[in-house]
Amino acid sequence: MESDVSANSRLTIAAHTLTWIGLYQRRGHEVATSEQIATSVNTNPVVIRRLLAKLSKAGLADSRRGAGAGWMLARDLAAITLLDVYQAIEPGPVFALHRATPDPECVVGHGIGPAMTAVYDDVEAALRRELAKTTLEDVLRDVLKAA
Amino acid sequence: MESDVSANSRLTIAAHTLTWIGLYQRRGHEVATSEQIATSVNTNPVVIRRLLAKLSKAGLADSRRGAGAGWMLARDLAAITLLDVYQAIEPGPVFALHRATPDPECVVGHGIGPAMTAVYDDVEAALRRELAKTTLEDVLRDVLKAA
DNA sequence: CTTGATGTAACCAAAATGGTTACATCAAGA
DNA sequence: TCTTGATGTAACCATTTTGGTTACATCAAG
Repeated sequence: MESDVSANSRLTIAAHTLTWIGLYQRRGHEVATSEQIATSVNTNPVVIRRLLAKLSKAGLADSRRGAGAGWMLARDLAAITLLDVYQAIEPGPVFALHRATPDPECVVGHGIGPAMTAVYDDVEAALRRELAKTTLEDVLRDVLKAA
Repeated sequence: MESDVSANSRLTIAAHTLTWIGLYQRRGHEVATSEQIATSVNTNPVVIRRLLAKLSKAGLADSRRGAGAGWMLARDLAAITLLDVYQAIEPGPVFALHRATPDPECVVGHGIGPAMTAVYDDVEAALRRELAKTTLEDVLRDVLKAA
């Protein structure tokens, strides 16, 4: 509820979450709780746990239950790229084709789908290539630099 | 209502629309109506007119009113890239920052915004670079090839 | 057992996306 | 001048996505 923008903030929150855990662990703590993270992110703990559930399935984070429970990184910050995070949490592509099938009798209606799919594949590839360039270690460095 | 995907179809519909007009004009017609285009796209004419209104403001299409009204391209298909179309119709960036301001007392909460903004700027740039590679002439060629 | 956290379902509010109806406006041509 | 067929746009609605919230079963250390 900030600007006139659409877009989702999941990648931002997920990067924030993992970076927070990484820094917390470097400061000597074993695990971080969803409550602590939620405070930093300024949202509800359940939102964090939902995200971490996906990050966990993707092999980026691990949880510990029982007493002294919480979350830890499954890999070092330097070994996690934003592409890893993106793939763990984003369900679909950026652009979609028609929601209703276009007229197959029309030349354009018939051929536009495959044509745009080819373009979108290239766009997604470029997007992934770009996200792969940045690790969470890079993000943390930027974060600390800004402090 | 097709798959489990999010994403919007505006770029697809806009490209479809302009390509359709271009082909129609090459076949000797002066203008195309939103009704004809809507039939090919399989949607409501108003959806097409709304899109064309934006494309018109961006200098990609022009309309004629009164009797014999309709739409025409403002530039040749070869002079319109998908980036032009994208910029004409997409309001915001692909990724968003936090919807609520993160904790400014926290190092991560404080520095994550600028850090992610830098990344997102690069991602958007890559996306634009990729979209700029394809003209509507290219799209039409692919469309006709598939026929 | 007690305790404090995870894991997840369920529900809700707000926003985005498209579809639909309605109608004022325009300009060519009869 | 009037008829006509299309644009331009507001208004409303249904569906989906996105996040926030409550609730509660489950787990494991001490």
